[in-house]
Amino acid sequence: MKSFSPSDPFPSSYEATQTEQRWQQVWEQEGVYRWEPTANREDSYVIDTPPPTASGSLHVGHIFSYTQTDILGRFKRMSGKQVFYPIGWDDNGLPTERRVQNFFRIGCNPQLPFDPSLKFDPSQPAGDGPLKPVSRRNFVDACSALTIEDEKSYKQLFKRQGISFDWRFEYATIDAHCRRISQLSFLDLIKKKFAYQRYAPTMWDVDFRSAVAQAEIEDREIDGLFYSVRFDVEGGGDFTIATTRPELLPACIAVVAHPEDERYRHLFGKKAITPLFRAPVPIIASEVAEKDKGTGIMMICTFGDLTDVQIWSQHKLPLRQIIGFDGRIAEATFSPSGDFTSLDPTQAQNAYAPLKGTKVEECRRLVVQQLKDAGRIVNEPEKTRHSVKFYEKGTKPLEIIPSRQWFVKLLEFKEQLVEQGRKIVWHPNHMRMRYEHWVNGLNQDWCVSRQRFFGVPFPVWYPLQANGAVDWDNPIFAPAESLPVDPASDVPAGYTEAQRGQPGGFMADPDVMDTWATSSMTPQIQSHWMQDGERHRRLFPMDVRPQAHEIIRTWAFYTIVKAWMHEGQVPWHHAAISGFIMDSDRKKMSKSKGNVIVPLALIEEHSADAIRYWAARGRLGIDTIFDTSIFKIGKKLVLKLFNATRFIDMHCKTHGMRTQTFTLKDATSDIDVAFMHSLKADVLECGRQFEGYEHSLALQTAEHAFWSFCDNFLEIVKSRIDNESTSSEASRRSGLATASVAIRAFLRLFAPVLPHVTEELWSRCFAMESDAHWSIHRSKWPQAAEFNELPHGGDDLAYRLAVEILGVVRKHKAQANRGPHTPVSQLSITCTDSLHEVLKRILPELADAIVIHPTCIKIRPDADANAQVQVEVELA
RNA sequence: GGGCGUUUAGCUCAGUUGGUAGAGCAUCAGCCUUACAAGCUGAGGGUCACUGGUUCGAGCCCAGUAGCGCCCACCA
Repeated sequence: MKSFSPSDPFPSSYEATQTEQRWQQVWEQEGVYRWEPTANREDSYVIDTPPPTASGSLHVGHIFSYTQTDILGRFKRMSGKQVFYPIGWDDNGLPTERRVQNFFRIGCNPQLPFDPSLKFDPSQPAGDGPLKPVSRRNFVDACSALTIEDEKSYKQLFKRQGISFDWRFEYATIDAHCRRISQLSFLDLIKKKFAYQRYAPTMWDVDFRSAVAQAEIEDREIDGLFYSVRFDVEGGGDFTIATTRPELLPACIAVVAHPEDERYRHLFGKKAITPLFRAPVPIIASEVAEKDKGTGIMMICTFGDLTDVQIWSQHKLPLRQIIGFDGRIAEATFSPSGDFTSLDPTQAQNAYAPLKGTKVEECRRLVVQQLKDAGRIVNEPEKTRHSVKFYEKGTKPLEIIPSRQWFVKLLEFKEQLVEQGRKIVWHPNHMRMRYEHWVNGLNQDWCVSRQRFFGVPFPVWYPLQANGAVDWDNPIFAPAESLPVDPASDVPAGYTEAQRGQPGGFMADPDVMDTWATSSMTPQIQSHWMQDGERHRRLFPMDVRPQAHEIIRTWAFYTIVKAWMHEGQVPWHHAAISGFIMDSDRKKMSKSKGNVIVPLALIEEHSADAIRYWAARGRLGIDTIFDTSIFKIGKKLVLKLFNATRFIDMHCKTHGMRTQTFTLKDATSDIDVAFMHSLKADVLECGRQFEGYEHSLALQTAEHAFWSFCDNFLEIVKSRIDNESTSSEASRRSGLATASVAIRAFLRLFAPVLPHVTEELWSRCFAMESDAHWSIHRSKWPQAAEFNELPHGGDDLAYRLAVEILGVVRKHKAQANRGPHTPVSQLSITCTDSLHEVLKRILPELADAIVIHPTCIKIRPDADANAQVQVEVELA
């Protein structure tokens, strides 16, 4: 049922849970939130919704920020825009892989062929046992099976919160369409020479056994020990270096000191001899060394940090890679002249033998012991806390390991990317700083390949030469029309499946794309870029990207990169950056901190509208404290709206009218017209604030105006519309009309924030079943034009005076400790001459609210009055 | 170490271009008042973080300090 008829009784109380769920169903059945595909770009408002990661559950922070975007979308819809508001699920990536691995006890082996008979049931966890190896395609199937379950619960929660998505556009980042767009993007980057492949030292997580990008790296403070290790100098002499990573000693390729460091100047150009391994390494002067750090001279190894990479590449030093992809110490052979040079290969080999196969920590312990035994540790190790790079989802420090990876060029385009950021309006504005600082601080191109399985594969194969070697330099790219492809099961043109892995045949690119390579295409995924030019033109660039500030460096950044590289455009005109939710101790709420709150239970307890109210009070970019007392205020507001509307509706019906039949023309009395002028000002202010992405201020404006309407205007007008004996027909009609027109405006002002209660009340008072726009959410946002029937040149003066006088009387009664019903025996007003006429007209309207007989009101104009109005009250 | 933000009543927050400090919640007092007691009316409560400067005048502008939060930073 879309609306109620006047004969339907207005219930005496508001049942939030039931009402909310009923309207949620109606909205879906009636397609209230559908975008009209023929709408022109300028008539649409297009939202680039964040696809939440399908890995567990949503928390109250999601509800907070998604509700804020929903409020914005609802406002735009009521402002006459066709709102394009999609939702998708981000199911690519490591968190899903890990969960699937544990849940089904399977491990991916990309070498295996696809087994179509394997099925995965998300209600059947596999228990314990070793991981069963499966093909990539089977593994991806398992991931999909599990993420679908999360997506169902997310969907239920968003619907229950009243988020106005157009569910027809639901997608998942692993579905065929998203894979196609991601692969198209990659091919376009290749074509435009933005993407390249390179074998080079890369940040590497040894647990996940994958390369990671700069954007996914975070620094963590860890405890460490500084070891002072004595090196010899060729031809005599020695020096001491300080290191926290003695295990890299066999990988040492040089030592460096600052060119102006007097202590080491005499050593430059000579060779140092590493302890234990007796490798002669150059002593290099370089600005990268700081005199006052450690001993001022440090060792360069392949690879401890990016400085090592820099020196290694500048000075064309040999590669001594001792850490393998699995984080264990690899094979190495020391010889007088090979890559692992040693003056004493036998001693070196003996020192190295026990290290082989150990993990980094164990290796460190062993090397330290050997150094001690050799008398090479100079002092007791010194405790230190230092920051170390970690993959944000990892638990071990990152290593730098040379590997073959796909990259997207960033470093040479910093200027252009900053420029793109400046074409976007950021809310709040200072968030652009985050973006610019990130771009300016980039030190690596974007490594987009991951040695993982659940993700979008690169649409690439490599020819195998006659000797079986891979011809990396001549990749075979899949044609655009064939996408999406899985090179591990699909075959490139001109080859047969039998040639896979055979000399003279081909092999698939083994990697998948960084999850951001797909997420960065959310606008193009929805606009059907390169698939449907018409639709793309209607949606791209989008209007707004809502997102959190912590992922400006990833999601926002990469999306801007892609839009620029593909089309030279910004992806959206606005970026609306939400704040965090903090718990009462001002700690950010996050899963890892264990202080999250389950949203569905909150909705059941407080109602969706009450929680939406809380979200609406938070400003963009400002962190918000989780505070249930705010829910209660929201609940109160909902109830007040219900009661006020019921009151007005009741009186209209008593007089045989419907709220919807009134127009402003019916408001004739002075005080009503004056109130309408004040309402008009508030309505316009509220709209301006929404337009300016200030939903919390807009709510505040509406809320303040509404409570004042209830406490003052309705109190003043009450007896007039109530009491047939003391009011004229015209006066009663004016009062009813004003109240009806006002509540009709208020319901719409609150509709974006409180969609359920406003729809319920709208349907009872104002909706027309026959109207295609029967829903309040398709009604027109109150505009200045609605008030055109107000007398021109009028203002809200009479209303302000009435409220002021009423306030004085109320205060007088309260201070006399008398009840509000206490009659007033005399009211004496002294006012300036100019106010005399207007007061004479409005004061009789106030008589009932003041509880006074109209004849006991005395008004005295005083040309010399120093205040506009002076009020004296005498109680009976 | 660098950057961004923030600090206003017990709590959560407004405070436009500089002009006598605001709201809600909480507290206290008074009201069963025909829409609402999940309500209404009123009261008390602030050295606007601190220091200095500009100005006739600063919560607001400038400089500095401190607390809190977030982002970033080549790990010797």
